[in-house]
Amino acid sequence: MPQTQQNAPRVRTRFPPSPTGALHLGGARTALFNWLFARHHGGDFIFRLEDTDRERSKDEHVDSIIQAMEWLGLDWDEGPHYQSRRFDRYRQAIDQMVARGRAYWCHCPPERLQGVREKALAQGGKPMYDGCCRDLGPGPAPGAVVRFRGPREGHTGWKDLVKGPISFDNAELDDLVILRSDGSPTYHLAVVVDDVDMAITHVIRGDDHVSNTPRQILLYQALDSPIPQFGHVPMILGGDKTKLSKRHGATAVIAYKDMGYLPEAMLNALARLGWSHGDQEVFSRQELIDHFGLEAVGKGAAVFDPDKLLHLNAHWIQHSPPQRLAAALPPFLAARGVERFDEATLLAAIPHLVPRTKTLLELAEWAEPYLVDEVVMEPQAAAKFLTAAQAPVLERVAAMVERLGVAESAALEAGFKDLAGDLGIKLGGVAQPVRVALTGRTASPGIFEVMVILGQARTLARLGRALKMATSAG
RNA sequence: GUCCCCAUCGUCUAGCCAGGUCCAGGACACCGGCCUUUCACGCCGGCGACACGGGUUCGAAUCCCGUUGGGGACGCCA
Repeated sequence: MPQTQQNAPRVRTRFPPSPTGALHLGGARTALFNWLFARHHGGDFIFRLEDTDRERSKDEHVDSIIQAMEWLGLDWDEGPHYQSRRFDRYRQAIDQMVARGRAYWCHCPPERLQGVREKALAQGGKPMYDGCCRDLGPGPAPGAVVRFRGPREGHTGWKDLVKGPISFDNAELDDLVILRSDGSPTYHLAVVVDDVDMAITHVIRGDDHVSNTPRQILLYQALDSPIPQFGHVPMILGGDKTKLSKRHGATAVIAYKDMGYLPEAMLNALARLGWSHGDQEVFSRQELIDHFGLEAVGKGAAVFDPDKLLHLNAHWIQHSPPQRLAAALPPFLAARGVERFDEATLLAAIPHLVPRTKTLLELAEWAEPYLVDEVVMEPQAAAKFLTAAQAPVLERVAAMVERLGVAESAALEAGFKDLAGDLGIKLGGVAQPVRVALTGRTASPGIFEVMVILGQARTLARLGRALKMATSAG
């Protein structure tokens, strides 16, 4: 459903994380929105790594971010581009601005800057650079930086795609550093040059960037470059309404993969955080692409709700083909010590397990009894249901299975009811000991379903073993 | 402190732009019930919000102003 107008430039968005940590929920949502916007409009999604901070940028973070993007299925059309490889280009842009008087060298030592800020703050103003070197006109020197020469009057504004019109008084903006004393460009300069060179048409980012936007717009103008459209999406907050951080539990998206979440659930949850489409709650990847638009993004910050993610995960697990689930399960099974198992058995069991499962972790837990040779008896369950008093039940059920097999569920159920009647107990009185015998637990899918998946031989073997435990239990 | 942004159930939100059909709808969570061989799924029901104060108007969740509250930014981090 591309809606690109003939004369409008092709939509190009980008996701530019700085590799100083893992991809967290907020970053993932920003990536998602950019990706959705590009896909919806049939445009391009560019992936870029903002690693101009050589101290904090790490290769391992690059790898983990890419891993998270791939897990979510956010594929990019170009990149990853690395800012660290484009320093010459930035330097060229800076030199050009200096040559044209749009930027100037500044020799102010850090201590002086510090003092200027403190003084401004003390006087009730904003801590800004006072423009000391602005008209002094010193040239380059070791330890000097280059600052952008911003206008002191007028105002700079734009029509934000999610927030509406926003405007800043230029007097509120100080002359920001664009070249560090070590010769590297700063963030503001690098993003603008990159977005210009990469022909980005829409900058969709967290609203912690709104106050950066006027300065960047000024930079575009100084570079005589077209200004992209901006859309600032509200931030994601933790349960205590403060900026999401490690304190709020798992914030790295990739951690959710290991906790047994499906990427479609994560995508669904992230999209609904801030964006909506009427009352619809569940969206497939394609539906997200079809319906996504910045005009439907809310303006207020949102709190991430783990319960809702869990609910969505349960939904997507229930709506996944068994094969897909089986393919994702081995790591979770292995974590439980189940390395080798019969795949057909797993596939047969999954449909019965899925309604009581919210994560792949739980699915592996439910699946275990079907896949191991000898079930692990939960002590509490055995103590309650595998007693001498229940031995006759197990004995007679075994005889029944011997005679009828496991395929005749209706006949077995009738047999169970007769047995319960004979013994003067409820149906549960028969079913529970059998359940524990077959699965080692007090909770499982329907007991006749379990038997079918186990097959007659294994059902009988487990009944036999349980009978031994029961008779010797006293 | 200064500037910018925001404000509907505990949480995510619909409604707001084009005021009445909203004593505000959906979802998650929670509570109760039904179903039932266990645990779930499912179904039914319940609890629960327009931050406050002014104004405009016949009429405001919706428009305007103010207050309060919250968030963000103010780096040679991004």
